[in-house]
Amino acid sequence: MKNGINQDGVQKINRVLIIRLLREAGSCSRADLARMSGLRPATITNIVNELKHIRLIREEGAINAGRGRNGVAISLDTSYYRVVGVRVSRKYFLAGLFDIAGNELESSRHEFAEGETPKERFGRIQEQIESIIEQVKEEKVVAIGIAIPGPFFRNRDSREEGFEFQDWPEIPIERLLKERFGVYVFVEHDANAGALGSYWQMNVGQEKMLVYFSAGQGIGAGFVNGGKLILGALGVAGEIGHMTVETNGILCKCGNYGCLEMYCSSTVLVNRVNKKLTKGNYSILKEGSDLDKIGKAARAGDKLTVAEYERECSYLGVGVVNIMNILNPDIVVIGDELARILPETMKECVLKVVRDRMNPIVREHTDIHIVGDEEDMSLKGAAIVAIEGLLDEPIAFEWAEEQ
Amino acid sequence: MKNGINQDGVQKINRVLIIRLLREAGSCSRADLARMSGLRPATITNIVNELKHIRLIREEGAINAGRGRNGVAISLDTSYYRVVGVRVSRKYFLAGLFDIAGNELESSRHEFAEGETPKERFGRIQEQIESIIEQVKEEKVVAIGIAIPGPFFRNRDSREEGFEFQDWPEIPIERLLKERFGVYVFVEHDANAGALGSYWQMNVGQEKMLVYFSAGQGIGAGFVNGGKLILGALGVAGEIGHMTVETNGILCKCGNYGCLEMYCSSTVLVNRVNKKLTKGNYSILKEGSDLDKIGKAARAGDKLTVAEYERECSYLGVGVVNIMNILNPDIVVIGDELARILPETMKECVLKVVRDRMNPIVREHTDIHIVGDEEDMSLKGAAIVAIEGLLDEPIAFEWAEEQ
DNA sequence: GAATTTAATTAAATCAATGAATTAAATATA
DNA sequence: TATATTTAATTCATTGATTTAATTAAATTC
Repeated sequence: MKNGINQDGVQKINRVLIIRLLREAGSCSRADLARMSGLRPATITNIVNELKHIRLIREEGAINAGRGRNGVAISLDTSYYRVVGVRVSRKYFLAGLFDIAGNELESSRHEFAEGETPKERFGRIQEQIESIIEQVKEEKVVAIGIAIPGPFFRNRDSREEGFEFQDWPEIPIERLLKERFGVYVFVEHDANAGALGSYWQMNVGQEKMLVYFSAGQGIGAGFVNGGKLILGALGVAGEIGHMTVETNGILCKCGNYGCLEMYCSSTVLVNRVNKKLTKGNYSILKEGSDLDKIGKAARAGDKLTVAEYERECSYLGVGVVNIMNILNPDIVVIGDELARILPETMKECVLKVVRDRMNPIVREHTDIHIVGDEEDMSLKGAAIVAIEGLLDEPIAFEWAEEQ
Repeated sequence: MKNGINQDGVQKINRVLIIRLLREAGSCSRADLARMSGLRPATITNIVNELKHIRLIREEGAINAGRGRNGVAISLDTSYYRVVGVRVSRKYFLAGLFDIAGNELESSRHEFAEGETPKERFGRIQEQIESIIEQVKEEKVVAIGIAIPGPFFRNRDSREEGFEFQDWPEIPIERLLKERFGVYVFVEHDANAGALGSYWQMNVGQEKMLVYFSAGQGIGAGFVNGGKLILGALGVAGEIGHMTVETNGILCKCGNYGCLEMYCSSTVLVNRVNKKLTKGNYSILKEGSDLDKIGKAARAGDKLTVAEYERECSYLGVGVVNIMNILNPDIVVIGDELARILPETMKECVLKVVRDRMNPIVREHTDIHIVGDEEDMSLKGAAIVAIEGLLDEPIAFEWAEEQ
């Protein structure tokens, strides 16, 4: 267990608390921090001085609260520390540079070729990380966060090894990157990363429960409760793609019947649309269309495509209703490539199912958001995983000593 | 937020940690506590002396660890503090007296009459609590825990009011009991109570995730993660009875289609068996049989009844598979009246579905238990809710001062 | 029976947060 | 404009829970 707390522990907990409060509040005075944390102003003075000294936070401007002396605005110092975020998908990867507040400073997308081996793919990811780190001059890269597709199994005792990335089980990503770049490395399931990413993005407080749906080639979910991810026994919590929505439904490759993923995913959309095309239905699309073309057709109002898309979104709605019944989240966020096709349509379809099928009291206390823009929550989340990882590690406040 | 920690906070956290460690370990030496907590032996000496003084823990016997001086065995002192646990069901209530380790010292069952109003029912519950408290002499009753059927909505800011118990929404249980008996009162959803009850029963560590299925007149679940219940936005997490298992299935009174509860619950079992009987199928049962008779018939091997029971257990298995996919628990516990009918049969049916439908890696890392004996997890859980509630409250260590 | 090992306690030392007093800077008021 | 009031932030001595180091106690080993 080793959960006992002594003075060092107190110091660390309070400093991390101040950082989290600043992340949430954006910018506030020392007096605000004292009120929010319950700590005394004298303590806040000390903590702020230290965190300022190691360049984690900075003063900028003043806060006028009406009467009395103005407070000095404190916020996270986004000018010094950097983390690299990488999102690995089955067909491409994204890599970007982020500041300590989780803001994306730059990012790029790189397609995988059909024939590339896992080792070659991992090699290209490393080169891209290298090139990002080389560009950074005055600033300091302190960690790398990687979001990979699930399911992957985490060895929770030793985070060094023991996870299994479906397509390249033999590569110990964490260890190799740590050795090569000499910084902390954190690996996370892509939906979990997306959950943490939206949790930061939406400025959500610790008391809120957030569920993120990653609607892409498969359907995954991540759960943030009490500011932490719910990981489960092997770290594979959130495999909602294999939730049964039709007990006697289609056989899934997982062995189960009627899995959500059989009715809703970008893969299913591509397959079903193409199948309809071969049957000679009218559409602006030709047979053999990929997701990109199907997305364009949907946005152009192609009836066949939109109908299929709506069907999938309704099934996704069933998944959302199930999760709302099971976990009663405050916030539901749906993102990834399926959401980006027609976010407004997805919202309508999901909300209709929720209205039809969900207890009204619970329904009205749940915010449902679709992330339709180009922002990739799992990429942002990869960076957040790294930042949160640093805050959780006992080493968090030795950053300064490394200089 | 007010999450900042000072010396008082440290003291409280460490003392609660020691109590929890003793709950888990059962009995161990001061040196063991030091190792488990990460605190120094000198600190443990201080903490143990204090907790002993307020009669929360006691010394009994010695621990021989091989070489060297023997340690003194420390364990929770079960001889002084008492909590009352009450489980309210729709047709009856259970009330019992428990020690601080969650052991049941006595309990009794009381049926509700058909025509009784909520007020009358609540009156009888209060009388029973009164009679339990009156019997207690030297010992000290410090809290009452109540498990009530869900869904009930918790006002998480003020725990005084604002919850809604389906059958008697107008009764502020917590406030009334607190006023009448002058002790702390904690109200919880019955499946959540069952979850905490099994979590203590199974001596599970904080790092394990446990899911409890309450398979009774409805299907509910409770989730324990990191030693705490997952409550959700309104405290109604765990309403898995309304999880869709057939997207185009039977219409449920909740407005949703194909809810698990439409295929599996003691109510459904009674209805379906009786319906088959009216159609003249062979059975040792007569039309209009209640759950008690159906249970006996099932245990006597009545084919029709067993077949229906197995069908329901298989649907329950689908629910279990969904929860395993969604939350990846370490431990699944299934209890309540449906489980008590034929626990072995239920286990076989559920395990078969899990084998057929679940990813083998996840499956093999999940323990599935059926609570078939007479013990009621929600009753035990009601007591645990009270004990955990005391540990969470800032007042935990003022118990001694009340003397 | 002495050496070794482990358990538990004692008393001085540590140091993070606190309390009280002080300084600083804004608005309100006369 | 001068003064009072209010709020923000800092300084420094104090507090007190945990720790460190030394000591006592009681078991096993050889």
